[in-house]
Amino acid sequence: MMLETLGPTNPPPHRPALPGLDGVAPQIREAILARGQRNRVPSGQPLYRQGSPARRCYLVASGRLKLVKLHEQGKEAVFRYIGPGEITAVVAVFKEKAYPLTAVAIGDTQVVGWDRPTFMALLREYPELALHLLQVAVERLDEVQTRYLELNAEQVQQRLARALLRIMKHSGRRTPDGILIDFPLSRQELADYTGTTLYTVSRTLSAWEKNGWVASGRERITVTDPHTLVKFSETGETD
Amino acid sequence: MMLETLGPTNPPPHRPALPGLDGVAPQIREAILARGQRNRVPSGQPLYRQGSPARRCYLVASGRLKLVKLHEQGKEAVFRYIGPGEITAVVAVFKEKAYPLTAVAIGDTQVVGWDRPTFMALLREYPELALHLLQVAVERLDEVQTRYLELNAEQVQQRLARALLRIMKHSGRRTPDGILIDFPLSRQELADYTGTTLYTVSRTLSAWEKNGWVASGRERITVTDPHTLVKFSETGETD
DNA sequence: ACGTGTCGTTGCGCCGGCGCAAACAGGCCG
DNA sequence: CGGCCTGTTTGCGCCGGCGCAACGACACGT
Repeated sequence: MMLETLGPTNPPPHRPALPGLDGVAPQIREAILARGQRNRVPSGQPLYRQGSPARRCYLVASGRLKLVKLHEQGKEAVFRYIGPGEITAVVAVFKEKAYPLTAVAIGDTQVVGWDRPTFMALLREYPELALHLLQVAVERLDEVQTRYLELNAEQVQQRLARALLRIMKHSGRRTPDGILIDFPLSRQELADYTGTTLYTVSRTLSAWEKNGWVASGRERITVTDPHTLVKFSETGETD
Repeated sequence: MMLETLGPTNPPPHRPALPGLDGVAPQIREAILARGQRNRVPSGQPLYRQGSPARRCYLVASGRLKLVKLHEQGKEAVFRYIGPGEITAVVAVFKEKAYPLTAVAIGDTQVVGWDRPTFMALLREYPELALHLLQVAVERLDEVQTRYLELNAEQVQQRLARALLRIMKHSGRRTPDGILIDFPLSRQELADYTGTTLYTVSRTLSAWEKNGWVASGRERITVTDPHTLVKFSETGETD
């Protein structure tokens, strides 16, 4: 077991041992996975880079990927943290395009990759796959649109609450103290996810810690009072 | 001709008479269109509403739809203006969900609609359709992500420039004075599209009009100096 | 022509949150 | 153990842009 360098990257317990493509019939899934190439990405390394030609798409087998989009003038936006069973870079299947964003490994990560011709063949061979991907794409579109609306209608603190809860639901683990986000997450990264600065995140988390809503340490956050935080994320009001 | 109440809604000249689903083979397209129901939406009326159960998806045959997402506390975000040949509300095909946004007609608009079972059958019958939709979804996802990043990294004026150019490319018409956006577009709508307020839009357009970059009237905008505007939209600098 | 309603413009004051700077905290290595 | 590196905290000043309010401009109906 050499994957343990960064703490537990435990897959949620309900997932299968060889994870992937939830929502596709098992035997088809096996056939599809068999045609891909396994690949290991060390922690912190990019799997693919925004701007470089998109030749392959990937499925996370174990570990976690952070999907970020960079802006010329320095800023960057974090769109998703994806885990086992989730797919990324479907753009690669169409045309000769560039990756629209960058995927970097959070903790040691294993992926399965397909090149364009192979994946195209799979799509034609298994229409179910195309339907599954369409559904995923539509869901993600909805999520980004929701976040766009929030970014332009809500105050920073409200967005930060939503961000914490969203990440918590997707990657949280129950502990005695509350729900722990089980991968290293810095103030800067939360700021990039929320659309603000690390200063504001820091100040806000400090305040919430005084309120007893969260407990936090270096790159480590536990939500101790989810209920109150949910209420705040919906109303934007402390009361 | 009773459609002329709101000015010309001329389809781009290169589109076919019965428009739709660019990118799908013509005979398949005909078969698909034949299975849908035509429907007319008067100017200003909603085709479907955010929050109500999503039972049908639609293709624009003629006219134009504005896709908006509303926020509880009053604000709203405009995501797209779609025209002939473009599809919307693909969510309706999966599960029993609610529409994630509202579509309202800009000018008198004709659409073709399919209910869930019919469209599902079509998807299974014509795998090419699913692939086309997947591609469209991925493209839109990319666009929204791009706009999200801009919203959180760029100043209002820069975003406004990008918005104008984007709408111009998609719905512009050449005139002697420059490129005219050929549907009524108020300051408020531009603000909702850009993520700002009508005040700021008004001030900015006034300034640009002094510079000779645009000419504008009541719900009517012409880009007179696209080149300079493009440069500004990329650098954010006047020089 | 005149009233009315809708949309656009602009002056002004205010504030959320950015961002520099400086100090602090914890993990890691020699 | 002490130094170092990286992440975090907090004080403080500044400013982009919001939003009220008041006015102006244009389109339309009768």
